[in-house]
Amino acid sequence: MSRREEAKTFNRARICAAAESIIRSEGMDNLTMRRLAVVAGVSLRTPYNLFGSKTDVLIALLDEAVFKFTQLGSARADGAAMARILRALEQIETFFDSDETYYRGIYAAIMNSDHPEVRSTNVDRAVASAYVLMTHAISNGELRADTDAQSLGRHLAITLLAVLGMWGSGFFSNRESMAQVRRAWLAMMLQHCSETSRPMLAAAYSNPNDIGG
Amino acid sequence: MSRREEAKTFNRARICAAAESIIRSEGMDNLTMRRLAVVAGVSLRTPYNLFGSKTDVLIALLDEAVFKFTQLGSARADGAAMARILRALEQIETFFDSDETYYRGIYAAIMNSDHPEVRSTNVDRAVASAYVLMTHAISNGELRADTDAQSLGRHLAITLLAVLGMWGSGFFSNRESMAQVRRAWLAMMLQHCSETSRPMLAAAYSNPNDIGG
DNA sequence: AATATTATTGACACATGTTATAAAAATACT
DNA sequence: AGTATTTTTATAACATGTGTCAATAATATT
Repeated sequence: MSRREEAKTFNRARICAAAESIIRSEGMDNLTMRRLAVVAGVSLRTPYNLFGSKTDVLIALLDEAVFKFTQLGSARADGAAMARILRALEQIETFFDSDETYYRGIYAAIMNSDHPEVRSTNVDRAVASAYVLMTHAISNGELRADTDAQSLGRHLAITLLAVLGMWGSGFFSNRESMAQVRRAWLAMMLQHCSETSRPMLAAAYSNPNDIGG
Repeated sequence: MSRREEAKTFNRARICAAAESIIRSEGMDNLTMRRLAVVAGVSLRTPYNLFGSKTDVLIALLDEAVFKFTQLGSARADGAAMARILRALEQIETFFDSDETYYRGIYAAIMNSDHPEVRSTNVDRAVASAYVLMTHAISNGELRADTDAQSLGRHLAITLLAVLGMWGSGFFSNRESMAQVRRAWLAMMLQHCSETSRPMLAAAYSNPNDIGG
């Protein structure tokens, strides 16, 4: 990496750190571009050069968060697909709980921005992982062989993201959001599961506190 | 109503009409408060006096739309509850199709505004109607007697609104949104349905083009 | 080392939602 | 009719995201 690129990377990091610090100590409302420039020790124009827009700065923060989350998740990518997808939900909830205002803040800010292209990447990411899980579940015999992994995966991913949208707007708690998704997911998976996995899923559906595997 | 109140009502209507006209002929981006004031033939301050904020003006437009929609819906409030709730989805789709850019525009604008209190009323409204339908379905024998109408109704309503949130952001078409909701609703209702209604619901689930009643 | 390229800065400007303030107009009250 | 109250208006202002543009500093190229 050339020294120029190094400097840019360094400045990007400084700006992200400043943004995070402002959000944490002064709240989302006080994250203005002018304040960001001051705290990052940089000119007003620089965040625009390095990121593009305020929303893009927030996206960088979200990406950091997603990265942090996926690192946690991959540590336990074992077990059956149905159990894993439910466990993922719990992990999301725990993750949000660990820093609720911060994550909700950046998520809401991004979703409320009028940069629609953001959401697409978000969705693509989720759809892709759901698809992997579904094919795995099918070859595993957890879902019936005639299941359309593409369509089901997409449906489940969208369910999650749609609820997350409301979560971001502060409409309900981490727990409520995940309960909503869990219930929807279970009902959906019960429509496509094999007889092997049905008992576990049915039990999980009846008991909202059971992880189901 | 006093003449003062009459005048206010009249001005409110004029402002709404102007807003609608601007959105239709110049697009959402050109709906600025200054332009709105000019087109409505009113001072810049007046919309603030009469509505409170730009978002509140848009909410008034949404309310008009909801009113228009409910008038259509109530004309066919007959038949079984399960069929009715599915038919409601179709009606929403048709309604959106009839004026897609307009409805999507105001919905997105409201959702993307940072006035979170808006969403609550929206949700309460939807939860209430879903609850009514669910109790009806239970007493009708379409859903099992042990079904928690409150919880199920709320779940279904949130499912709809969560997807509508993504619809507003332009993420998918009217048809795709409603298909997503329909599928989620059917899977959920299949978890609670009686044996009487199961065949209809199962058939509807398998065939995305079937209204199911 | 001299020159060319690129990144950052600074100062300013613009559009927008929103608020402040005082004057003017409309309405209500007596 | 005359006075008090409420609403609307006009005008200016403010904060914010974002863009422009020239100057300057940092880096790359020769």
